[in-house]
Amino acid sequence: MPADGRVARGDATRRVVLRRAVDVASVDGLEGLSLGRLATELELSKSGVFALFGSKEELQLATVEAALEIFRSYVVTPAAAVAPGLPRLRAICENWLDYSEKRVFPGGCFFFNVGAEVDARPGRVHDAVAAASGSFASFIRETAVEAVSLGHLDADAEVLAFELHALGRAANADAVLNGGTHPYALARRAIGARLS
Amino acid sequence: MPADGRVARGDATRRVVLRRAVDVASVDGLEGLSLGRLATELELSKSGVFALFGSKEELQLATVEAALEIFRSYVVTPAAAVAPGLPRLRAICENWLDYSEKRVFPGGCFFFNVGAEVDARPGRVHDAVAAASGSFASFIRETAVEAVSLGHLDADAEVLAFELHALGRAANADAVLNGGTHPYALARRAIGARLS
DNA sequence: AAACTATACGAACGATCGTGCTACCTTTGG
DNA sequence: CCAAAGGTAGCACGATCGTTCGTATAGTTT
Repeated sequence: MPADGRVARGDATRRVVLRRAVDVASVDGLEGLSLGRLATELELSKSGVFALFGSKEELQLATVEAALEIFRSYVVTPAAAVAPGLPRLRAICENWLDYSEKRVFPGGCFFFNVGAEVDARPGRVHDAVAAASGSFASFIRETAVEAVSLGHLDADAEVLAFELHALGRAANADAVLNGGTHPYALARRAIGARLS
Repeated sequence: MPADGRVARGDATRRVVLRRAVDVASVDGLEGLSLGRLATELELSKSGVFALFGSKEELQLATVEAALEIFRSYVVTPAAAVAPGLPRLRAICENWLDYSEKRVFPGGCFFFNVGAEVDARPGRVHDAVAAASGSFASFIRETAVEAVSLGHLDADAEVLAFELHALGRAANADAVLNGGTHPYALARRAIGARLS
């Protein structure tokens, strides 16, 4: 039933397209993603790429999904393997800063860029991005709640989670916009002060 | 020498176009700004709008400039009139949160959205946005330094300024993406804790 | 009054956009 | 073994993009 056949080939192409799509979208946004551009860069036909997803919106949704998978594998999954409470909270922050600084996506955090792009526009893409972003925010918040209830920290967990998320995103924004790594140092100092 | 003439008329049209342009760009980005769309919505001819600015890039630069003027008049100028140090720092934060929450631009903070759009793309527009963003960051930082040197606060001024800026932007991002005003409440709590 | 400049328009350009249709090939399921 | 299905390409469509050109109009300068 596996066998390198049609379905395998199709999925492989889809994966290739999506890997390029997330990179393009992290720099030029989901609107900057164009079928023609993807097809040219990957040496495929535009209609072939189109047929693979059915519409531009479906391609955008699949791109968000693919980015989410990459994001999870770099940030969430490794952190979830760390001891709950404060250690996990530290891991989340450190993994996230690394994920941004190492430019897993060439334009910095995918969800930061795409989130700012679609935030004020309704639609399925907006909802998908909001859901992804919200689920990560929840992960931070729940970990913060755990850290407080385990006695690792004394703080308002919800505010703390908001602060940590804010510091990471600001570091990403400043570093991508202006270059350099100083914003990450600032964020690490601020996060360290909050988590001690 | 003034007299409502050709130049006055041209400037008036430019102002009308730019007022619309900043609103459009705050939602759809500087790339989503199109000559044709502006012309249609304002009942002007596309070539007329084009001639007013000379190129799309010039229109984008003028739009950034116009947004900066509005931003300054809402956030920076009123805060600069407040006593230096901690009072001014509080005024900056409160003015900024108000500016975002009141939707002076329909898509939330203009520079947040546009900054995320152009952050990873080189060019004159990127530089203009980075300069505007950097000048506001400097304003916060210098005010924080003053607050510390006046003995109003005991903190690392640079880190503090980074934190305050981060909290505001995160509130804007979350509120625009998900709706509601809870993010602003969280930011106010966090900022209050930092400035006491 | 003449020469010049800027606003504004309409029409057209080449390019690119997303999408549809047709056809060909290979794989898959009955 | 044959028919159905899915991947892929080619071609064309209407729309929109930024830009150019020519021109009419009206304010400015000399």
